[in-house]
Amino acid sequence: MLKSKITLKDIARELEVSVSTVSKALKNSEEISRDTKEKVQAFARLYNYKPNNIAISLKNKRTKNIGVVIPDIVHYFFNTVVRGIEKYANAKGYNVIVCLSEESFDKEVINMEMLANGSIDGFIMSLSSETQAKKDYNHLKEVTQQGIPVVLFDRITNEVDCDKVVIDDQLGAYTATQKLLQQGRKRVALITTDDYLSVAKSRTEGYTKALLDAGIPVRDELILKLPTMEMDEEAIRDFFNNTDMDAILCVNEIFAVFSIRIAMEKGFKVPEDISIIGFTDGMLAKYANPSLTVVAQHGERMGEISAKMLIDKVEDESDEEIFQTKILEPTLVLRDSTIN
Amino acid sequence: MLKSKITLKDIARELEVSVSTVSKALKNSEEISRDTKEKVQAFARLYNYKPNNIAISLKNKRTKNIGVVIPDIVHYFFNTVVRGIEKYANAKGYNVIVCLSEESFDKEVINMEMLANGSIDGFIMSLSSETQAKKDYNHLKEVTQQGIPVVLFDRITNEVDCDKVVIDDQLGAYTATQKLLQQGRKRVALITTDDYLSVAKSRTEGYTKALLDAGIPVRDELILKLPTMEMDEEAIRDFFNNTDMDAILCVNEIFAVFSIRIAMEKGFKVPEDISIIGFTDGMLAKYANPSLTVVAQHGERMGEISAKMLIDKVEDESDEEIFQTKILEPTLVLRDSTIN
DNA sequence: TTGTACGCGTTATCAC
DNA sequence: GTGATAACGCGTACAA
Repeated sequence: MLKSKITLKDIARELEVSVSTVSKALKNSEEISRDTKEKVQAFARLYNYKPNNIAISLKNKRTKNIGVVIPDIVHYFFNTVVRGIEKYANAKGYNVIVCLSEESFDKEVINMEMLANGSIDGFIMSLSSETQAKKDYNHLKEVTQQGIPVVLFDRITNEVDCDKVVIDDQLGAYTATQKLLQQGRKRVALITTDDYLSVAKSRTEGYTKALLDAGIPVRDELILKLPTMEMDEEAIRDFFNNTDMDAILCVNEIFAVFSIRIAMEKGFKVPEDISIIGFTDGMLAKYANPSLTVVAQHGERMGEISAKMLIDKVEDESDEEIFQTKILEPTLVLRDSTIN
Repeated sequence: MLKSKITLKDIARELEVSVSTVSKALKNSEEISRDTKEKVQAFARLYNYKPNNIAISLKNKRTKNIGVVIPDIVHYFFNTVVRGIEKYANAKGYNVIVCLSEESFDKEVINMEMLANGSIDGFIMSLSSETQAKKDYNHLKEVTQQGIPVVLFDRITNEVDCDKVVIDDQLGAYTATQKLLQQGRKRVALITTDDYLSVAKSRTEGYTKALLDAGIPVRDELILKLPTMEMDEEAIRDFFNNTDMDAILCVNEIFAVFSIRIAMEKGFKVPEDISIIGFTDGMLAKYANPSLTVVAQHGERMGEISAKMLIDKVEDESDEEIFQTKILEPTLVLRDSTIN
């Protein structure tokens, strides 16, 4: 019963012609007689012949696969980026191989090595936190030196020559902080992560700049730097207990929504007594009670743009080494956790 | 500078030996002299030789790739399943190619066809709603007849012979409904989707059974059936306006969290006046205010089990056609949207 | 101990 | 108009 895939050779044998005739007939080559073409095509259709992708990949040195290596897929932001990549890539006939580094340098390296040996035509990546902390980008450099195109998004580094896509994190944080100040908030806190994460650093800069531009000194006790993007309920609770604040900017939506809860537990009214803004316009932000004002990162568009950049490079024969960095504008989405 | 990938042939030429000698030397074959082996291995290490995956795939007729076709990746449940698959698959040296059907029959078919032509060793799938509505499973049957193993999870069908993994949705709904009744709720509503979705059907059955077992008649006006899993705020609002209820069971966490909001908007206290339970133990459930009591579906374990089943089949030479269906037990996770 | 030949499935080139 | 041959990169049975 197991009618396994039929090959050119099978058709050739059955129809008593040569393999190359079959191949040509199936591509409607001019040099094959109408008669033979029809016979071959009918037979192929009947047995549902489809060329073997692997064989074609070997021949063309093109897999039509894109490797995506990201820290995780639970955070809504990465999720939407993957969706954007999928969308564009599939439309262009590419498959997407997703690998998770889980914020681990080693896993990132292993995944890349697995894929780099012919499995994919190019990489779309966002660096693991460990990689950004170590500042070791040799695995990326090797890959680019082999001529495999790479597109970095969101968590990037300037040490690797490749295309990049980011949002203007600094501007996003600046705008959000400004918004909080405009509401008359005096003690705007920041919940972020250590500076080694490129995005956290930029956001902290934006926050700082907004304060200074408004003539407000930056006070360390209003800034909580967590070691990772992982949720740490204890740390945030402690921060609340020891800090006097009337607004918070959070580096992601999870911290922000959790902050709303703690604030409410402590008897604050949101947004009357305290305003809260997060990064990432995800499910949490939309469906939290109250809903969360956020800096939208446009992950899906970021994914599409990354995919477009990569595929353009892959399909571009001329190997000109021109790399561009695309910077998207973040958008402030106003909801009920701020006074609007 | 572009030192593109080195091949066996390159090494052979450089060292003036034959390709097969190089091949054997690299696998430490006994039949090669210590001398040659060392020379070859040193050279290979120096130039960072790695065998080409595509060539090996073509030869072995094994790609070490798993195709995952799911309706979407935004819903937390599918997200966790993908994570579980990744985890197990990567540990076994497999890559995961993710394709999204976006609930479309056509996309599901196209994606499968793309992958079935040699790109993957097997499929892990959850059916699109359109597929379940049409009840057309020919694309699945074709693939299995070609000898490509398939594992279906969550949204399955009995019309295809393959391994399956599900949770006991009926039991989950039953337990949840029972919980609501035990709290003294008299008018337990259900927000679900049309019956063509296998999981929705089972959950509705569990809900119905729990009511009947408690001697409570099932009343149609307490049941809202939405056409899809897509959020429809309008419909849920209308339902609230026209229905007198003191508890709701929702088929996913989004409907549930949104119901909490509407309830609060309408002046209900949650859980004092109305209790709400959802399916899927995701971010929303955890961080909603109040947090949401849910039926946990254990997506990550489901993913791991699916991957294990598939890889076992892929690597099992004997083609015995024994298919099993694994049924996981759902767990009721109590939080603040019910009185506990 | 090393090398030759062949096959995986496809296509491009060249010969008939 | 059709077919043989080589090539993509690798591994292996067999020959030397």
